[in-house]
Amino acid sequence: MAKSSKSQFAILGMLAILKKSSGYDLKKHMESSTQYFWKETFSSIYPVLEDLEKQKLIVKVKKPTQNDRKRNIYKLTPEGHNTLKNWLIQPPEDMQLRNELLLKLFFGAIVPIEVSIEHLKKQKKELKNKLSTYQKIKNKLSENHSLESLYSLITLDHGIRHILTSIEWCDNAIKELKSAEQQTIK
Amino acid sequence: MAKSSKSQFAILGMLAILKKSSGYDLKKHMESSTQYFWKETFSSIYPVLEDLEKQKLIVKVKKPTQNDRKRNIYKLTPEGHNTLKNWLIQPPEDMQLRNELLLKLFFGAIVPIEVSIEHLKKQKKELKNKLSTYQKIKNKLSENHSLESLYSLITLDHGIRHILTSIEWCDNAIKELKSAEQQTIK
DNA sequence: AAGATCATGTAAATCGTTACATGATTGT
DNA sequence: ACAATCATGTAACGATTTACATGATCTT
Repeated sequence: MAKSSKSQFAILGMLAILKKSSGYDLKKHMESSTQYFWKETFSSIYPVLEDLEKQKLIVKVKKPTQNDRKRNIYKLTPEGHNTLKNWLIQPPEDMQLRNELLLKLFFGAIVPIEVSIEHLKKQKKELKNKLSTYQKIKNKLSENHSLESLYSLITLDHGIRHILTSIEWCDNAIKELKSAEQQTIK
Repeated sequence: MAKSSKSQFAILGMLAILKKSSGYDLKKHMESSTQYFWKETFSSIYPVLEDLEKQKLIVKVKKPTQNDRKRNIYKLTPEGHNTLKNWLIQPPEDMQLRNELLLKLFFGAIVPIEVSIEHLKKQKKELKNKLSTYQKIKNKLSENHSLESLYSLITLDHGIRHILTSIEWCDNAIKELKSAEQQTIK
């Protein structure tokens, strides 16, 4: 029934950073921070929280104020902290990735060149939008000088650098394809 | 029973490029071409091939020579070609990615800074190995001047650019963390 | 009063990976 | 003969996404 492995640690980690949180807030927080490299859905969060509680890695916090919404707020137990730390020191695994754009480009010779060019243009537009979002987040984060925000900045910087690289790659790929197109017409 | 969606098209596409192939060769081919952004296992390939055959998108090829190994060789049917083309012209979806290294770095403040630095150093080493492999493949591919190899080069170029960017990011992140380490010691 | 969003969950479908299983063929 | 690798598959498991379901609370 319960979910396991990676999702567990993501949720445990977020909970460690937020000190205490509900499943709902956990998700909202991930959306504005780890979304780019890690996301969870409610359908995984709630069962995982239940499971973590059963494992005594987290506990429900008694609400100090009574006029709070009916929601479950959790925090890590000392065992939860240890479990998280043990996971953090293990070398991360490279996770398999699938990139549909690249797959379609790889098969590009089967369809007209314009199809691939269009895919690339669309991708570039989306990347530019993402870039400006990330830049804004970076500006806000840069004001903060805690160690925690340094780690946020490092992961964000990964995103920005890769987006910039992707945009350059798109431009170059479009250029190459257009020149190939010219040659086949002649 | 059968596998579906993305895997189907990946296999259909590879089959289109190879003209005809066995499941085994399909896999070997992907290992030396699409591995970086798309891989399939035998456990998905064989059921998908069976399923594609049932859908009449591919057919078994009668072997011309008798001294061939006992293996099933498939090729696309006209319907298979159409199905593939229809998929290729649809805008690719951005697929969700999970990056465990980034997740662990994001939670970096929970463990000593050296832990994160070690993760980054290990990552950098792996990236350098990958880079030299990709460079070699690129050199070989560059000799060929077909349209098909242009598409291969474009996807490979994506890989190379992103690896270079990742290495730079690793270096920078390590630098930032070391400087933060100095400051916390003082 | 209505609509947005807060808040938590279940069930089913999908999907992919790992382990298991088997046997033929080729090269040394 | 033996090892490598060719070649095809099944079964079980693990994990995630989508759809479904419900109701409270806040805002206008």
